[in-house]
Amino acid sequence: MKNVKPSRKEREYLRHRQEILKVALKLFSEKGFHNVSMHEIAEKSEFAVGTLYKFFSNKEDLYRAIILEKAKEFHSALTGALDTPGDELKKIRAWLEVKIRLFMDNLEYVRLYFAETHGASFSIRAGLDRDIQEQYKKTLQKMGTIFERGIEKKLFRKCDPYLLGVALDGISNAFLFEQLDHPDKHPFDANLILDIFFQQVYTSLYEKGEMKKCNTKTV
Amino acid sequence: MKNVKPSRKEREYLRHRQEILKVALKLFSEKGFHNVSMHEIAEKSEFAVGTLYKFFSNKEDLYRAIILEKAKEFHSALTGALDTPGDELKKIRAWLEVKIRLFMDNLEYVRLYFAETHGASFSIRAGLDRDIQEQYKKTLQKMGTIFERGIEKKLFRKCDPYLLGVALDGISNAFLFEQLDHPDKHPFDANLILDIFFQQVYTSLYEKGEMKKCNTKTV
DNA sequence: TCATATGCTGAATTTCAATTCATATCATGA
DNA sequence: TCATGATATGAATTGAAATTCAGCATATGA
Repeated sequence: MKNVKPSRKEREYLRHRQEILKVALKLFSEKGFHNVSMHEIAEKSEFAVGTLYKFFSNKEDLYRAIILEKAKEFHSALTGALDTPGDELKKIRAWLEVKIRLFMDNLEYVRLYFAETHGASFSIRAGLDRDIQEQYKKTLQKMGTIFERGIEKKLFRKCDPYLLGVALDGISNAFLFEQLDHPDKHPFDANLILDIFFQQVYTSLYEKGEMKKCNTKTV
Repeated sequence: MKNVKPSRKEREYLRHRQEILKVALKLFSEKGFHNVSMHEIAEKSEFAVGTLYKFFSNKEDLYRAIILEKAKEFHSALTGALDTPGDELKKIRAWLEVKIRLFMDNLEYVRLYFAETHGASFSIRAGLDRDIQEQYKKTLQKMGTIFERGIEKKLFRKCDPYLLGVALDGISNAFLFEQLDHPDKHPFDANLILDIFFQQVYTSLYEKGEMKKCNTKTV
């Protein structure tokens, strides 16, 4: 499993491959899978159409490579962050900081990713989404266990820990999309999100008994 | 602007149109725009291909009709809910209840909607998203004004009101997607979401001064 | 009943993009 | 320098799907 032969040929091959992936990612994220032709990718990446087929057996394979390679990268960075030493809040904060950086550094990819996971995308047919959804779910579950421990330690109040993960993930997505649509307005960081998520928004009604207690089912 | 002539012909025409839209929505949401052919829509809706072109000038026009008509319906229902009489919490609760019902009753549409707004979809070219994003933004802004008033009245604690809307919207989307992917696990309702959003998740660190104060910029 | 208008049909046409493959180009080492 | 294998090229092929339109069916009303 070592990188035994990074021969010049090999490195060149990989550089070319990366170049194609980069150009294709940009185009796909701008126009969607079906509105980008192999000719366009060829032109923009300065290779001939035939050459693309030396690297990827067909258009879908190319697309699949883009999605899967980055999805793995995202997944391992995010679960890795959850292993940050320290208390549960530290771990959650680390996760969020990594997520924000990943998103900001990969805006093009994020568009594609959400098209795949939330949208009605072509790959429903290709069954690509299975793996991605699986990875995503694993991260959420790991977050769930962290919230769970935090609750045991009375660091967080009692609440279904998996759903807390879902909620925090949802808030951060919303902020990141907001950023994506209006890059200048509403700059934000991990603190702002954690702040809204962890502190009470509401001031007085709870004491008056107008709100129900949080659901405490666990995963 | 009245519905002056709902003649039999007219009604028949509209029924046919609706039938086509319904079938097309189902297909598009299952397979995505480019993986559904006009022939398939014709077959499933029991019309001839040529007939589809009597109702819609081309495939994109048909798609556009689906998205825009329902988007308007959603938008007016959601902003309408914000006019519910009562205090700010009531209004927000009404909005959330309407949103949940709309989502649950229109799962197929929701997939398409998110493909359009968050994903890399074909319509980026068609410029369809402008209108939709505009409507979406207006609803968020209206929520913002409600949070603002709630903050003035000391009902909610101080925090950028627009971002509170973004956050609540994000949480509810996350829960709804969770539901969409795992219909049986984690059933939820407006109470659960409001509960997580409005009450403090975190128990003790804030008092120890480990969290920053919430950003108070306003829109 | 028939003439006319209105709407429906689907085979034929047209368009467009994925994929192939015979040929050209390049790199290596004898 | 030249032979040979490896790699890149892009014109030509192929297939799939959007769109058209000449003719058919049905409803209306004289």
